[in-house]
Amino acid sequence: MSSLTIMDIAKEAGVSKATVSRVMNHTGSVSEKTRERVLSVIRDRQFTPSAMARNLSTGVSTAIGFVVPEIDNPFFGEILRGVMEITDENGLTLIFYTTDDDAEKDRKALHLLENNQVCGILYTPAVDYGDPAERKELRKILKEINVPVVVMDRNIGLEELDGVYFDDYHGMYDATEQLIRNGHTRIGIINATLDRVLARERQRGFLDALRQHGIEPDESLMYFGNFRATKAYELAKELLAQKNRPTAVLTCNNRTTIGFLRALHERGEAVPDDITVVGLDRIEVLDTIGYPLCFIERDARSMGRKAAKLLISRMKFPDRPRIEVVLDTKLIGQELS
Amino acid sequence: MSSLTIMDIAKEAGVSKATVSRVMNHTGSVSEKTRERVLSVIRDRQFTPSAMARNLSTGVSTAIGFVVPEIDNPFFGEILRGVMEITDENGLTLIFYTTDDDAEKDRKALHLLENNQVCGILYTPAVDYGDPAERKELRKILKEINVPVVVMDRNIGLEELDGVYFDDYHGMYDATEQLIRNGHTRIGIINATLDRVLARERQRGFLDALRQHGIEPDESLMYFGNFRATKAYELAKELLAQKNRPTAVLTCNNRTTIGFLRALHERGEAVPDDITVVGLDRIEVLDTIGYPLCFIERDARSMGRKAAKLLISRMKFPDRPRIEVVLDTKLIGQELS
DNA sequence: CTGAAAGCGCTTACAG
DNA sequence: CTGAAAGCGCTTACAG
Repeated sequence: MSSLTIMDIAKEAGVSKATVSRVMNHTGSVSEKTRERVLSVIRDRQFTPSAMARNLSTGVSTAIGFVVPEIDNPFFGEILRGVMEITDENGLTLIFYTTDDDAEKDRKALHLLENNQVCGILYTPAVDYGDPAERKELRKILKEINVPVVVMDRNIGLEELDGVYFDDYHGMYDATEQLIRNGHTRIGIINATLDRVLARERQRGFLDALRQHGIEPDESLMYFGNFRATKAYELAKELLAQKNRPTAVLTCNNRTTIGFLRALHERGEAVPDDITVVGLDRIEVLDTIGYPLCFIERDARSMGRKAAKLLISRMKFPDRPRIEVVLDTKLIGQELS
Repeated sequence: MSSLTIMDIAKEAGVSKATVSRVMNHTGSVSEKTRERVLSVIRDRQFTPSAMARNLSTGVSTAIGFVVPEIDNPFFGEILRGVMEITDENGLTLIFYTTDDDAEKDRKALHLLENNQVCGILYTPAVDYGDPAERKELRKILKEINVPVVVMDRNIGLEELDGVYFDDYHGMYDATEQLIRNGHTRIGIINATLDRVLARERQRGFLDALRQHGIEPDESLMYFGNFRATKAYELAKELLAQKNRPTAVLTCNNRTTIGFLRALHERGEAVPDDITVVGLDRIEVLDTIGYPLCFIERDARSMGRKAAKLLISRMKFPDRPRIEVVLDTKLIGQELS
């Protein structure tokens, strides 16, 4: 809202708006003398041109949208951090939305981004859009917006878009296998319901590892909820109260790990004496205090950085082939299991 | 980048741009008949007007800036969450910056916000701007930007601005007092250096409580670093290695609590048997697993909500008196100390 | 109730 | 090297 405009600068420097614009954008040619005069006026008055006017005029913007389901989850905080590292370097501005895992808000965020003329979007879908009609609708919206989109973390099968994901299948496979090696045969899982891609991938890794090692999956050890702590807590209570309960349990994100641990500790039990758990995602605090938790690590910050880079490259080369990056996960603390 | 413009809609509906604009903004009067025709075209084509053009034309924007030192800290994640709850309701858009506690980036963020013509800023200063010259410079920038600013959490003494802070003085005072009641007399503190307002306030609360209860403050029990875990970890190592070490320790944010706990656990010691600690900020995970940590709770989400509301009210009533909200803190788990 | 026109603050061919 | 003018997509007095 600075009331200075390019016109003010032009007048004061005794030139035309066009010239001022040229020196600001290092475009066209301007004599050294007038360039300096203009620059000094700009400095004196601390003039900063209106990005809005500029965008409107050029038809390109420097804002990119960032849409994630939950921001109070450190996982997405880390992603955002990584993203900012890259966007900062490139003079991009971030417009932020959080969707609370709500399809409605998801669509709304996308529309708002469109209004705001962003030049690209980093996107973690709030839901899976499993219903074909909804999927189609989403595709339509995305197409309407008509700017590069990079999908992060939740691979909901938009094969036309760049994406960066974690290798959830192998993460789960390796974790399960490690548990088996450590002698566990009754292995439980607290997963999200299988209408979610992430959940399906993880379930697949889990089951494959079991079968590979000749263990018949036992449905009574599998619990399906969502990605929230409260639900995981409920499920964990059931699981732990089972009379022939598992000796080891896998969870499916940081929240569900926490929910599980709450249920466990409420029973006066502890890890790893009473049960072994392999969490998904590092929980920094627990690490710090040496809590004996084994977990599958996913480097969210790298994901953010990678996603931002993909978006920028796509903006530069709209026709380059699609890229899908799959980041490895890492099993930490397996000696504990 | 949707290529539809108000002109396209106007043509298709057989009216002028002005009329389309009127029906979109519910302004002026339009006959029911043409209103419906226009609306139906808008719906059919999924038209969303360019926020940029709109802003440029009206001279007001619907974007507000959000500037915080670190986003991967759940404390700020929670604030952001609260903020979004309010901005969402009000159709405001958030432009996001993180400054990594770096004065340079702080200024840069402010400038970028200016370019982007935000209509208000939610701001947690990266540093204290203790140096008078720097302070003056900051004031100048803020004045230049010339939009409402609400300061969050770090009260660096910009008395001209609305702000929302926690009552750090009383939080610390109460915590210290509680420790004394529980029989502690050698109480340590891991604080940030006293050039920071937050640190000074907390130190004041700490010292006042001691003196009030006839305990002479002992400098050898006070450690000063910053708000980061690594530094706190170093200091904690020193503190714990002291031969006549404190029986209870206060930390000054979630990071420093973690740093302290790491040092403690590395020594094979634990809370509360070997030492009592009162943290600042809830650390959700620790709560969950029943870790016996006493802490001063600050409701960051409320802070975010409150700050957003203040900003909006200021935008509506530019001349209302300045408001400074001080949120209470709460001591949790004192029975553990 | 409705349209033509000017204007928001920039950029960018087009002349010169 | 430099300026006048048109245009980006909206809004808003001003006429009618």
